[in-house]
Amino acid sequence: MNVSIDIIKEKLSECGLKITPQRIAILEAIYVLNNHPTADNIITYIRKTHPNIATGTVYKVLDTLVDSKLIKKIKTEKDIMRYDGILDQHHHLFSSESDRIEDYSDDKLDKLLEEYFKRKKIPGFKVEEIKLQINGKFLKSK
Amino acid sequence: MNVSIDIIKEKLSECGLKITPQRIAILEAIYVLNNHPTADNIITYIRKTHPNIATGTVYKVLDTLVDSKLIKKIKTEKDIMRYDGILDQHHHLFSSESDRIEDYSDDKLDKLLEEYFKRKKIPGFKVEEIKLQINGKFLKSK
DNA sequence: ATCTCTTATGAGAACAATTCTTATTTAAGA
DNA sequence: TCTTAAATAAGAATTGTTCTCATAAGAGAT
Ligand SMILES: [Mn+2]
Ligand SMILES: [Mn+2]
Ligand SMILES: [Zn+2]
Ligand SMILES: [Zn+2]
Repeated sequence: MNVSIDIIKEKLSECGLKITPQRIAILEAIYVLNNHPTADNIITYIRKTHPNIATGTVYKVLDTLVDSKLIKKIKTEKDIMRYDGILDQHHHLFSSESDRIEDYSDDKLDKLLEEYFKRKKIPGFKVEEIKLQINGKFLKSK
Repeated sequence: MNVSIDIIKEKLSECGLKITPQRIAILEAIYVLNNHPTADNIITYIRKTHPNIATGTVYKVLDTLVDSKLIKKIKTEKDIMRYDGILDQHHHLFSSESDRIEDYSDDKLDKLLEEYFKRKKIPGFKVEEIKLQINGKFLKSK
C-alpha cells in the first residue's frame, strides 16, 4: 500500500477526527506494515520514529480508527487482535501452521455469493457482509 | 443438541482421553449450552452441579478437547474465546449488535464453493477448510 | 480388589493483552 | 492569540488465560 501523509490527514478529517501525530503514525504504520499487524507490531514500528507514543494511546487510537471505519479488526483464534487497513471487500487466507494472514480478493466469487444470497434468504437475519475464512497451508517460500 | 453421558464417555475414550467427571461435565455443558459458549459460560454452568472444578482445569480441558477435535474454537473480534461442539461443516452468523453467534448450515452453498475452488486454485496455498463469516443483524424476537 | 504408573486436577500465582484513570498537553475553531 | 474540548503519557488496574506444583484419581496389569 502507498498512502501519503496528506491522504492520511485527509482521511482523518473526513471522519471528523483531530489530526494528531499519533494518529498519523499509527494509520501509516498499518498501511506500511500491511499484513494485518497486531497492536504490538504497530508499537514496535512507530517507536522507531516516535519513541514516546504511549501503549495506551495506540490501543485508544486503534479503537477510534475502527469506530470511524478507517480500519477493521480481524477475527482470529488467538488472544491477539489484528488490524486491517484494506477496506475493499476481500477475504483472508489463514495459515493453520503460523500466524500468517494474507488477503484474498476474488470479484467473481463475490458475485457468485451475492447472487446466491439474493435468492436464498436467511430467515430472521439481515446480511451486511460476507467474508470467507479460508484456512489452510501456505506452500514453501514466502 | 442431545447427547447422553454414555455417548460423551464414548467420544472421550475414542480420542484416547481418560474419562473424568470434569471432562464429562465440560463437554456436556458445551452441548447443552449450545450457542458457542465462552469458558466463563461453561464455568458458570458446570459450577451448579460441580462447584469445585477449578477454572484452570476448564481451560486445560477445553484445550484438550480442541486438540482432540471434539470441539472447535471460533474466531471472534473480541478478547474472549468461544467454543463450538458442532463438528459438521457449518458457517456462522455473527451479530453486529451483540455477541450472538448462530449456526448456519447450507449444503448447497458448500457444494457451490467446493465446485468453485475445484477450478479456481489459490496459488501458493492449500485450502483445508472454508468457512463463511456472515455478519449482520438478527431481526426481532428470539 | 489392589497396585502402579501416568495423567489430570485444584489452588493460586503469574502472565500478556488490553483498558482505565488522571494529570497534562494539544489541535483547531473563535 | 485565546479558549475549550478532545487527545495523550504514564502507569496502575483488569481480564482472560496460562503456568506451577503438590495432590488426586483413572486405567491397565496383577
Ligand atoms: Mn488475554
Ligand atoms: Mn485479555
Ligand atoms: Zn485483509
Ligand atoms: Zn457453530
